[in-house]
Amino acid sequence: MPDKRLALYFQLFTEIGIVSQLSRTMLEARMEHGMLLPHFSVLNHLIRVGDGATPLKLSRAFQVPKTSMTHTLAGLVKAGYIEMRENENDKRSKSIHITRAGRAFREKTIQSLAPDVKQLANEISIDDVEAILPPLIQLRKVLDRSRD
Amino acid sequence: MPDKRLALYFQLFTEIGIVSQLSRTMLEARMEHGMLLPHFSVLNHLIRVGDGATPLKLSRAFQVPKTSMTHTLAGLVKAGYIEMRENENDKRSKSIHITRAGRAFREKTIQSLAPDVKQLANEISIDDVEAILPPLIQLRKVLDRSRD
DNA sequence: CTTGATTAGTTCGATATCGTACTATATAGT
DNA sequence: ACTATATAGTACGATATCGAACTAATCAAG
Repeated sequence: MPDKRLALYFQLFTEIGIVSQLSRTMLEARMEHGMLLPHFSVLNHLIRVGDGATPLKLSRAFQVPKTSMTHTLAGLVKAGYIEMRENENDKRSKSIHITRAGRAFREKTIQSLAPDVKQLANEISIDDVEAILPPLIQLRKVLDRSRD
Repeated sequence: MPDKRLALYFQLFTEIGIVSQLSRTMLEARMEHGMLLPHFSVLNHLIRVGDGATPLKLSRAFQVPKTSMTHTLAGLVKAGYIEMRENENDKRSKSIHITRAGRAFREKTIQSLAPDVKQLANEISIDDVEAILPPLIQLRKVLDRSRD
């Protein structure tokens, strides 16, 4: 592969890294002290994909070590936004459930971000978003698959 | 803004976050112990944009607090990949210069990633990359500008 | 010039992240 | 059933990250 092409792939990852960092900072600025991106991501996942996931499944979904997920979940339990239940069929396993307060917190956070996104939408159209998403999702899937 | 549109923007940032994480892990797996993404990013920046940047400029370029950059630079100095020089005109300021060893390390890292990228290129074409990059760069610029 | 504000960088303390090692439970092979 | 292996989760220690406070140097207003 010519160096020039290689450099383009590198640039792609560089830009993605910076956007990731900037959007993370923007989100965290809108949340109460102590809540970080991983906390929000988990709550969001529980709503979108469904309640009752195990800690291990969550750690895989976000591509973080399970020890990190343990830590994140502990913070969410402490904040009262999730509860952990024992699995009767498999005593090793636990299931995570979002609480009423957790739903409210997620909703409030999303609403508080709406003005930022609205502002953003002036410059990055929904068409752009729809154009970027499919290849981005494929990229994520490819990277995910080759992680082994 | 309808919830559905809002959700698309959220999904965009979610996917970007996951790709960022996966690509970071992939890079760090290829580097010697102790070297992380920020170290590589700084070396890469020094080569692409030019030698002699100040720590503050670097921290802005990567959107990290300057205290984090202090830490990253200390690691690079310790590894012998950069050197810090005093600025005679402004004694508060320092300039960062990549060393021969730093160049070699960056080159070696890039080459070690070439097979991964080549594999990736089977599924994400260079055309896809070229299509995604412009809106992504614009997104980065917009977020960067609104960060204040 | 002098003083107050600003800027570049570091130090320090708190928390996040993550690898290693551990416990407890479940599964597979015999 | 018994033992080896695998799996889910946690505890712990090491390092990364980052905010607040600090030092030193520069700049700006008079």
